[in-house]
Amino acid sequence: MAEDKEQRYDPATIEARWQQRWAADPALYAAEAAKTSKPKYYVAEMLPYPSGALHMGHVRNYSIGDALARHMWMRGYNVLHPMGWDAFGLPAENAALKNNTPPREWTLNNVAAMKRQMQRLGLSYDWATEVTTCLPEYYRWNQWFFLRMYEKGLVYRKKSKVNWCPECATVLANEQVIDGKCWRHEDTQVEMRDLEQWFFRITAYAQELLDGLDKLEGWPEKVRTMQRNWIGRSEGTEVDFGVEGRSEKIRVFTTRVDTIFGATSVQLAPEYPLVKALAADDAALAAQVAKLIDEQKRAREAGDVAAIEKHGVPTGHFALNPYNGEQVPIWIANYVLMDYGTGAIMSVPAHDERDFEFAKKYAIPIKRVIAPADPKAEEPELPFTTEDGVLVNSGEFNGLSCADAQKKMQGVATRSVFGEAKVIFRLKDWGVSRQRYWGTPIPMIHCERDGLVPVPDDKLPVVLPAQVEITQTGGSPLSRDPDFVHVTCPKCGGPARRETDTMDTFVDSSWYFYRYTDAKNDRQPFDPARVGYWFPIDQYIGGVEHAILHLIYSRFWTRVMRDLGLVKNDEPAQRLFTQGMVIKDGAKMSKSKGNVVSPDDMVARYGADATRMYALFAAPPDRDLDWQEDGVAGVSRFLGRVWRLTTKHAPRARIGRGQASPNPEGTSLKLLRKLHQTTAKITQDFEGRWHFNTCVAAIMELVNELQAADAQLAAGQVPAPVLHELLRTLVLLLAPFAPFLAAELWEELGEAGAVLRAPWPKSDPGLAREDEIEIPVQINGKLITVIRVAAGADSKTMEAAALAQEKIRARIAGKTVMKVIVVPGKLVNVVVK
RNA sequence: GCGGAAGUGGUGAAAUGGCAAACACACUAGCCUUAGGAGCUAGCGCCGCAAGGCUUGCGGGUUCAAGUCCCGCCUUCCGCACCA
Repeated sequence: MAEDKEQRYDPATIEARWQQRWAADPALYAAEAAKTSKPKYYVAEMLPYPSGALHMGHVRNYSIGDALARHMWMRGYNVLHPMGWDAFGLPAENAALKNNTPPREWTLNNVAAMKRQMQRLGLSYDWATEVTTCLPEYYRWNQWFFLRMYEKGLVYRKKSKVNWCPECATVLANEQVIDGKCWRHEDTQVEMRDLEQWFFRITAYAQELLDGLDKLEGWPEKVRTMQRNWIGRSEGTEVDFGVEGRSEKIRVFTTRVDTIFGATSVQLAPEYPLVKALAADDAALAAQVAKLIDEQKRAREAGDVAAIEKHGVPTGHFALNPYNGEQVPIWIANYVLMDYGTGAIMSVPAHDERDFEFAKKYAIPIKRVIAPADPKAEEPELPFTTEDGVLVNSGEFNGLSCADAQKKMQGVATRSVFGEAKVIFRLKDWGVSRQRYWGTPIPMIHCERDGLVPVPDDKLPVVLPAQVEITQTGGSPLSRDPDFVHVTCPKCGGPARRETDTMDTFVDSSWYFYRYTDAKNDRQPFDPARVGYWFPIDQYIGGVEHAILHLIYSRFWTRVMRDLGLVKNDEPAQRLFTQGMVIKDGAKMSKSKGNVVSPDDMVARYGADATRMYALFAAPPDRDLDWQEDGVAGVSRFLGRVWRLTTKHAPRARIGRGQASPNPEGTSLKLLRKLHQTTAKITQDFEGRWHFNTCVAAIMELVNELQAADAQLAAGQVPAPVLHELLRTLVLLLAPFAPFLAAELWEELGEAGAVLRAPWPKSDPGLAREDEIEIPVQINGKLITVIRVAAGADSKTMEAAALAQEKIRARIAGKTVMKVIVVPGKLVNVVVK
């Protein structure tokens, strides 16, 4: 029985052994801080939230990153491949409520469990650089950055309407509101509340964040586009309309100032300040406005703002167009947003679809002011929205093209001081206050005498107290801890109160990858020299769900640190890769659907190598992957074949170790050729295409050929040095994908030291080249037959060989050969008529 | 509505404009047996007994040659969306 067991590939035993050996050798995966002639390579996967267990999405993400890290090590790079924990956040508080476990304990237990899973998977992280964001050694630097940003005016406090999730009992950033719902609670309507909040002035970098996208060629176009849309730059003009009989002005924003002679009304958002004033002595209007606001609120909560019908109410007042003095009615409309532009628009029904719809409904005049550029063209139906036209009915501007008119009219507005050219952004400042316990305390103090006073640097960190009662009732839990709240003012020494809100957890993940380079530094967030060496990240890998939140915040944070003189790079990561989702039976894995596959289960049944390799084999990394357990079993069987083949022939291969190979021929040549072709293919893929699924397939093909030659190998027909090269290289090629098995077989082949330190094999083009190739022969582009010719055969030889074919001769008999297309090395196509 | 990606066997998929379906999974038949979640051999796009014909969402086009390039549709997924 025991004897039989040894004949079989047994991942459980192999992987347990190597896991132990690797754990005892922490230097194996440690990068050198610098002072090495090796080029640096920084690869990072997005850090996980320590929920308690890895899911398949993690496994896939880390399998991709680990294959790359291992490959780069073998290519001779100094590789930084770190891992950490995005450890603050709401689930810890929920768990505390549910199980009465302190958030810290719950979180750190989860970290330990997930770390074990990662080690079981054989992921090559340098644990000496591990970062856990909920520990004061880390979050004190969040506070430090907050204070630096406060000094630079990049942090401010304002009362504002905020998105409030009743379920989280806290404020959400705009980015965390999806269709009016909370990003964590798909079924919970987000409410609007008025609160004093801390903001990061990300809008100060709006233009730069936008411009930077053009240079991020190593990022997926999809992510860049999403960020462009999110930043939402819009060029236009602001123009003041006068209000008849009143001193106020209505400033509108428009991208089409060239159509302003067609403005037949001005539309205000229901919350627009002037509306309140107008409604003050008009009870009927006040009631209608209240109704509009209520409706808008409900539509927003239903998440279907765009679908509600446009309507509004006339105020009975009139606005004055500054260009022509024309009087137009002032309306209040439900489709005008207070938080975009100025909260007021000019309505040009002839040249805007929404305004058209509105004007039709309320019989507001429609005045055409743009005509087609081509005077012979037919008058298009309204609304006519293109900018490719000329102005009509527009006084002195008649005849100008839209573009020229915009420029000229902006000039007029500026000179007459009733307007100006203006660029606006959809991007809003980042609200970071959270009324939560499990987050970074905001290092500010409210003093009755001195107002807002920052916590001095030498009083950092403001430590999160351990014993705080967590309830679901809302408000900041920290405010219920008197020891935390009551402090003396650093300025006047008088009694004061601490800020009790904590920071959004996206603060933690905005700069964590910098901390990896110097994770134990207790004097600064990191040593700029170390960051200077490692940054930017060469390859960042994670899910596309972070395309805007995390990836825009961390781009912002990088620029802030740059302006603080801490880093030299503008962008955090040179290249970004977003892997596809792991799905099962066509749907995203979720507990409610009951289609969750546990990584632990897979590892227990098939081993870590098979699980990881399947995650790479089943689909190209950027596409969604449908998890099929049979597929994992298949990969496991394949690894078994590799194990048997290698262990069987290892004794003879070891004899050939270090000996020069004779000139190969026959089976040797055939196998070596395949070996060098495979090496070339995989090397190439790592350099750019990243189709690891075909890399695994290529290794399978190689093993299939070796196995087909098993009898010849057993009979000693392949010289020992060749056999050695074949098996040794096979193991090297396998190492990034199946590290446990590779380590095992490496030793089996008598090699000392880690596979990871062995140089990546080089493909010899001379050996990889075939000497005879198959050439398809077509007639009029249709495949008829295949010929074999020498690899270097010239066109003439190929043409002659093709035309000599019986099948070809039979088919062209009686027809005229127009021409013969010959692509050397590729095909012959006979064109006949 | 705007933007992005994708549509190929029973399934996951492969294919610098040059033999469509590599590599696997599943399935079928057979062998072996220490009866294993094992191994080996063969078959496996569709129609057809065969010869042969057909086949990459649909319709056009470019080309000696198109899954691949161009134009127009359809479908699915993802992101954004009364953004003035």
